[in-house]
Amino acid sequence: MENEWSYKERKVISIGAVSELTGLSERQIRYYEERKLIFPSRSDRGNRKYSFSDVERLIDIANKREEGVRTDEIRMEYKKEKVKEDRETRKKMIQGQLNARFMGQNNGKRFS
Amino acid sequence: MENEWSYKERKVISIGAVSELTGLSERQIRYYEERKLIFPSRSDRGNRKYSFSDVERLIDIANKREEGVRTDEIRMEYKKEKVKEDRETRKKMIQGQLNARFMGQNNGKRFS
DNA sequence: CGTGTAAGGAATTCTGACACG
DNA sequence: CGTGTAAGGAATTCTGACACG
Repeated sequence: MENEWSYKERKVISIGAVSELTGLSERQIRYYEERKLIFPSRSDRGNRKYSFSDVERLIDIANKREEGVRTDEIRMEYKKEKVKEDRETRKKMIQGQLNARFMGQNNGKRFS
Repeated sequence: MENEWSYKERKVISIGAVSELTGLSERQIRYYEERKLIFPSRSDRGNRKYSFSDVERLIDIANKREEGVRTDEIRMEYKKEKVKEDRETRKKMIQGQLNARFMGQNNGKRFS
């Protein structure tokens, strides 16, 4: 499970390959980065590196652009999604801590 | 599930990135291809493209080489593994067909 | 705003070969 | 056998800019 995740998030794809995968021009891909829609990492020499996750986002961006959505609107949408995700992540982390505490009690491992 | 598969098998990583990922020199990576241990695909222009799966195999190769195993021995090992896998795949396919036939009967959808 | 293009340079990749062993 | 290296060329990628709209 951890493993599948790394394949999807690992930034190893060059812009040329991303261009083929998405059908977008390199110019477009770089521009979406300039507009803060996508965040590739850089290799030692400075070449952009993308993940499969980035590729999927670019395809999503392409679809929205076709519908006439502006880049700043797309950015807003992603921002909202991120806020929502973060809220859920926090929720789960708190649940995790509570669970850990109860399990501790069941095991009679409380300190005080 | 299909999806996770494609991330792992999709050949999109350039030799430079593979070199960083595996710690092997490009020379070594190309040589292992020459010895039929690894099978990258090629981009339009002829650049080698590797999958995460290929990267894992290269790491495995590197480990074996460190143990002093020769490339032709490594090739043999992979060949044996492949034969075994193919046998199991065939087995599963036959099972699948049988299951499909029985389900057909249960649905009363036989022709003759 | 979003995208194309020409520009010049730097890094990438490719192949075939020589080297050592 | 396995790997390093120098060689020369072709394709890749990068940035900043001008263009159109």
